Amino acid sequence: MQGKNNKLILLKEPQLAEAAIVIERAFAQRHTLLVAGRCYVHYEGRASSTLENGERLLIVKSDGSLLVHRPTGSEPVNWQPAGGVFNVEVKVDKLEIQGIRSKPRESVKVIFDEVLMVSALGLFDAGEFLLHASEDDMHRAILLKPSLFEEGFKPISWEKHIEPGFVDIYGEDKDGKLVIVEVKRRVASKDAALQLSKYIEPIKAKVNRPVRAVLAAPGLAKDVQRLLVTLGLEFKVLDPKDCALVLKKSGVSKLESFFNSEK
Amino acid sequence: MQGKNNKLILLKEPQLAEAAIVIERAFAQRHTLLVAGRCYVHYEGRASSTLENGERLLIVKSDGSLLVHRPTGSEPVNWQPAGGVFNVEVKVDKLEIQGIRSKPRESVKVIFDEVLMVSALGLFDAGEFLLHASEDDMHRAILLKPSLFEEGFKPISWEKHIEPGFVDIYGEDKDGKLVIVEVKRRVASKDAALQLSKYIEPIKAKVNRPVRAVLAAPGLAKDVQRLLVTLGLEFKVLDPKDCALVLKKSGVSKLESFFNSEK
DNA sequence: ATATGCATGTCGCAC
DNA sequence: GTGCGACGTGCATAT
Repeated sequence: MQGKNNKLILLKEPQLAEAAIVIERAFAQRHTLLVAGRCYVHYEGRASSTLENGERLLIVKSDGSLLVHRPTGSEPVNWQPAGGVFNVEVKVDKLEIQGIRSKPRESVKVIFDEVLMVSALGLFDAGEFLLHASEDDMHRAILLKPSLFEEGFKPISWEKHIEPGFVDIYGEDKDGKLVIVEVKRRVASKDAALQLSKYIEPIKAKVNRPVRAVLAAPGLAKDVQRLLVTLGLEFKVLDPKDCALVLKKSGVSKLESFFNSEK
Repeated sequence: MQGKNNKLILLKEPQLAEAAIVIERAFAQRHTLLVAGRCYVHYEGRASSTLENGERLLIVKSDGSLLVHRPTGSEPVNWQPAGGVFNVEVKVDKLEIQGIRSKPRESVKVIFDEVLMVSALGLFDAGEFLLHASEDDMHRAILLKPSLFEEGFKPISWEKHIEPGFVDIYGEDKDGKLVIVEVKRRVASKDAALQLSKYIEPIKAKVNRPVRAVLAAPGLAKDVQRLLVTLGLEFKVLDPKDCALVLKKSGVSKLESFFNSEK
């Protein structure tokens, strides 16, 4: 109706018929639809399921995806990926919303007997989403491009079990010295330094040759620099963003195959 | 304040400060919170991410789970599993909602500069959710993977017509004994046992060799166990969920059976 | 409490 | 389209 109302419709405890009109229009305009109320749900498709009566939130998005959320749990209890087509129908004392999807053919029916709230939202979202490297990613990046860590570095193994735990990365430097690397995604704390230092003696005892222990992180927390000197550790700057870049360029993300081919 | 208002609060295009009050109260009362508006999002934890400004829907549930949904995609762009604690703060022209979780330590910050809608819902949901395969699916699953029913079982035919009706599954066990199987999708009732027993004599008369009659169902109703003994029947646990899984793994479309059985 | 495997997984990307 | 692997996987189950 009105140009601005278009963007945001809100009904509080509407009659079912009232709700149906707004819902219908939300589907037609491909708006994001929210319906909260008491309902039961039937799903038939890849499996089949029933959900007894209870109060939930139904979300239907503009791309035809559908979610039914219970008041607990981060996962929807019923859902449908994008591409569904929707239908709303008012029966006696019931408001039935059905989403149907092909390939695979499946259907979710949400049947309300009481609607607490209906909202139709014309959301606009062009913002870019950026996921930065995780610590795991940083491991991968070093294995993929060891120079990221140090020129001439040769990784030997990854998450190697050495008492008292696991070493992030284990390798050899250009002079043939053994190197153990502790990777941190954030500014490294004292804990990181202490953790790394615990591996030095056990490894030295085993290999009987020079061992370098290096903390690789985007930076050091307060006073850690001093602790490193005390403990005989080194520090290398390693930026998660650089790691992300390396991974992105290489397109490689499976580490397993890398190491399978190594051994 | 008022007993009934408690269950459902709705704000349309509120001021940030107004919104904050309702949000704060929703957290305190462990209500389901919906906030729609223009925001950007920062995540720090197992990885880290940023999401530029855009219009989204924020959901915070009573168990401390958090979801940020864009207008497309069935998956949330940012989220937090149950167990988070939340904080809301109004800064200059910004409404900042932060969810923090330990183990692993992570944080999601959602910063709104415009709020379209806020809703706090006291949802009550005790309905049971049941995931299941149809009885037809269970037949298919056994035919596909007979060991689901019994090790060494060899199905011969399906829905075989034998007076006085149809046997669900008809086959041979590892000792060469004839087996007739009655499949039930739910806990088997006395009726199921009686129905199955009716086939034993006609079949024995025909084949002149040992015949086993087995009820396959997720469980037995009260007193059916005793009836089985009386009638000379066996029982095998058959979980619809397992059946659904077998079908899914095999790549066999369950929809076929569903839609065929519809007509 | 951690380890293992499944999921109506969903999603992106190579073929 | 189809197949394959990753995921901030989440989640249940067994140990």
